[in-house]
Order: sequence, then C-alpha cells, then structure tokens
Amino acid sequence: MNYWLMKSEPDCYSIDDLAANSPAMWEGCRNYTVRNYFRDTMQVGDLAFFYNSNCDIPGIIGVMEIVSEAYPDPTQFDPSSNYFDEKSPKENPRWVLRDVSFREKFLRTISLAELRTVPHLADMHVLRKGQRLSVMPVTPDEWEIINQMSGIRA
DNA sequence: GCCAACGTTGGC
DNA sequence: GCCAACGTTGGC
Repeated sequence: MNYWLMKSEPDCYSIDDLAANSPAMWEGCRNYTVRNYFRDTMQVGDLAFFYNSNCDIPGIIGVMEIVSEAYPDPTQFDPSSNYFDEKSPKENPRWVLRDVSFREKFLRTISLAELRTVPHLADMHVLRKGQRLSVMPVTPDEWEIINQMSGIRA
C-alpha cells in the first residue's frame, strides 16, 4: 500500500466538504505526472493526507482513503466546467481520477512551516523548492511522523 | 500582488 | 527533437 499527499484549495474544496459528502471524485487534475499516479501507481486502500494550499495556513489538515480504481474524469468533457479539455478524445480520455473517502480531520493544521522544522521530513516532496504537483507520494516514515504530530494537540 | 519554478505548447 | 514563450502553481 502507498501513502500520498493531495492538495486542494480549501476555498474551492475543503476537507469539510469531503466529510459532508463522501466518497467524492477527486476531479480536475490536469498534469501528466499526477494522471500517471492516478492511473498506474495508486491502489484502492491507499491513504492520503488532505493538504490545504493557497490559503492562510497551508498544510496538512486530515486523512482520506483512495476507494476506487482510476476512471475518466467527467469534467474534461463538460464545456461548462473549469476543467473542460476540448482536446481530450472521448474514445481515449486524457484525464482520470479516483474516488476518495473522508477518514479523519486533524484538530489543527500541521502547517508547512511546522513540517519544515522536522529534520526527518527534510526530503519530503512537498517541502522541495518549486514543487507544484498537486498529488505526490509520501514515504511510510513520513506518514508515521506526521501522524504522530497530528496527535500532539496544540 | 509578486514572482520563482516548472510543465506545456507549438514553431521550426 | 529543440527550445522560447507562455501559463499555472502556490508560498510569501
């Protein structure tokens, strides 16, 4: 099984939205590396951190589970969607997604700034300069450390 | 709002 | 296949 970190802008889609309506489609990823993770690497039962990006306190806010295989993202065919991709062939869809289910919301955000203070997390993808992927792998060690941090209540 | 980083596009 | 231009991400 694998661990992941998946970003969302909470103003657009928050972990409370997921908790209120779960499982849900993790739609709108339009990056080939992410597409390949969804299609090839993820497995049903994998766990993922829910990461808040582009907000007051960027960081990890909870946990969700991957609960479906990859299948075509319907928004790529919807002209009214922000994620519409007119170049995606219907017979060979360019973009796929996974269904995710809410698992846990942390009592506080484990902020990016806090993650940077942990020596054992120095190699985390999300901490690398210039990284912009919205879905990225997390190692089992990193997963364990962050879960322990989430249990240290502020 | 700025801007560094980097993925994507498209002309050649 | 190269690479310049462009667009997007996302922290700050």
